[in-house]
Amino acid sequence: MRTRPDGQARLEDVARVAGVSRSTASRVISGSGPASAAARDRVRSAVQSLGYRPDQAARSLVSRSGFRLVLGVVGTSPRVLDDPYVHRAVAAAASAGTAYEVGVSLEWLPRHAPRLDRILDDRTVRAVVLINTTEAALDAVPSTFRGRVASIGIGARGVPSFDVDNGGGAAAVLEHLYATGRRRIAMVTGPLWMPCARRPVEAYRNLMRSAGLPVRLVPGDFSAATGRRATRTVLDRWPDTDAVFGINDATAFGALATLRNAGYQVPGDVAVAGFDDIAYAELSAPALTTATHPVERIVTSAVGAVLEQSWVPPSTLFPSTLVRRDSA
Amino acid sequence: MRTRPDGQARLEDVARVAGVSRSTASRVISGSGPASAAARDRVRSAVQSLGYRPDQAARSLVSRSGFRLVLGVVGTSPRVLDDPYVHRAVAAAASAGTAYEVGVSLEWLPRHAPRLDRILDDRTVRAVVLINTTEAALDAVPSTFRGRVASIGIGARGVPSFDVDNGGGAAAVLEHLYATGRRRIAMVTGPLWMPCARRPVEAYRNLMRSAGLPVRLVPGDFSAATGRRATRTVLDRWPDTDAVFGINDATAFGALATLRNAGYQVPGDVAVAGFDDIAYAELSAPALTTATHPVERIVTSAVGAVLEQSWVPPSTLFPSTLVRRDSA
DNA sequence: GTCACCCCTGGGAGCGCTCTCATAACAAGC
DNA sequence: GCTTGTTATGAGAGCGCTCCCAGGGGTGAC
Repeated sequence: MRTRPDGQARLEDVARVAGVSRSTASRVISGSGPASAAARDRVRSAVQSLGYRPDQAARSLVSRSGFRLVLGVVGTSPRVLDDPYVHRAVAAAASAGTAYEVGVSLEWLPRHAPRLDRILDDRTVRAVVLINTTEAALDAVPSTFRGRVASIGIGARGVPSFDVDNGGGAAAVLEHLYATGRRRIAMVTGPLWMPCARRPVEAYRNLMRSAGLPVRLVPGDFSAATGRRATRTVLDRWPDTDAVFGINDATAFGALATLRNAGYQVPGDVAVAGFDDIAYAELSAPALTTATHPVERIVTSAVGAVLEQSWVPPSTLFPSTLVRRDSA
Repeated sequence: MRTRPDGQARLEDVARVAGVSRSTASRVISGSGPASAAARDRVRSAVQSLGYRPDQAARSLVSRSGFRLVLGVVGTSPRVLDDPYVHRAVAAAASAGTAYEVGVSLEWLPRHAPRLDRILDDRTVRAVVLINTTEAALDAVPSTFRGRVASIGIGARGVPSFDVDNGGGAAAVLEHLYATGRRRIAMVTGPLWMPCARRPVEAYRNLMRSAGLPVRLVPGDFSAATGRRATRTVLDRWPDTDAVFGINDATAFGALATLRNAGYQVPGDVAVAGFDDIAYAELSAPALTTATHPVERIVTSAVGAVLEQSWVPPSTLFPSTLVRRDSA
């Protein structure tokens, strides 16, 4: 009888102590087949007394099922991982993952070559949740792996999507701006290639058109720095602007900083609103008017969908509501 | 000759195409033994043409070496993962990890039972980097695994530590407050059980003592919410306070909000300073005076140390410098 | 008693890889 | 020539687990 070289108990040790075969022990531990009550009890107490924990590598080698969840963040550079929205999502996914006993790994997927197959044909990964999903990333999902992928953002053919209703949220913010008398509303958007930037911009265009107001769009990249620069551009190009809507809160903070430096009163001269309702939104001066973004609920749903393998609707939108504070 | 059931090329396929044995192919691919130039070339081109990628599960099953890095965040609840400092660390670790071709997983380690053995005896994990390290967490590192663990925060017996010199940074901030005439300086600290809260508090005590100033300490938990509440306490207890030093920037933002709501001028009536120099620090009103915290460099060093297995000093402190803005 | 049915159990193959070891091939030293 | 050494190679074992399959033993119907 061989002893384990590293002191780790193996399945064989459990089986020996419990007085059953490896097969029976395996069945009890993974719950994958019949076992008598007596066998179950003895295996369970053997596991306890030996401190046995199955070797995940061996397990997924043979069962072809993974034990970790990869969070694939699509972006132009690994710097996307610095985004506060991604941060919230990562934290939420890590919490949700532990509930399912899977480890959560983080991976950057280059925007121009989102090599998803590379991740999915690794047997150690059970599922992938995409963030900042693009059409290219969805195309990169091999059809055989559709059931193991969920998307936070857009979805398509077999990849269920979970997202905030940012069109509705943007509309709520813009309607609030309109209702409080703003008529020359500028918007600082995100990069045009990102699908999550589209709905808010559409909402903006629609509302401006139907209200007969001028369209004042300046691109940014979700960062406070471009929020600052873009707001500078807005002021130079359309000095009579009376409201700036940032695609997210960071952008709005940048707008706040530029306006303050330029001597404008907020909200007296120019109103500012953001989107996401991050923790700092209520701490800025003035406190930021924004719309909610239930990132945690969205991520938890996506993780649950992809790990439980139950049917989920192809597309789920979570409502976003206006949070009225002082900046607008 | 058997064909691969899932279309994936295996080592055997590479060997067959290259006209060598599995052993030789393995040696070339993992670079773990001698091989003739001819054999090397043929194996490499076979890998190319088949799109072969080694199965990590099988690899670590036999070689007993892992392929992922776990970031262990010590805290009372999974909510620690929400901390912006942790976020920066996670992003940095994910970037550093990809450079070494290891996946980075995130795990919460309960403060009262940091079961590190559970993570370390999983052969799929190559190394662990601890964050918010406590003495209990260091004690939980089995001595056989010392070389596979690095700590961001405190270190001990064989676990190298990497941290910001937050004592020095705090001193720099406090000296600046003193130099600009502040004499009744309150400090909002972090939870006392967290080692990373200790050095700044010590620095505060030392400076107050040597300058003959009163000690005004109120505990917080690194969040803006407690920063607000603690500052309220400071104002109630010591109404003549003329400076508030927050243990981190979030705390300082909370202080800023409370002071603003209470009608104080910053920095006119009360100066405010933080620590970390996060992205929002320069966006607040007034822009926050703080000290730098090179999280990315620290994390990259820790990851490098633990993956390269080269000798590293038992303890490395990264300097923190004052960033003078408008709040103090 | 015989048959057909369960439910349970253990033997054994094999997942894809690395690694040890024996052998082969060839050069250099005496 | 033989020994010694060095380098390249392949055969084969086996990492720890799951899963297929054959067999054992009980139960109930006839």
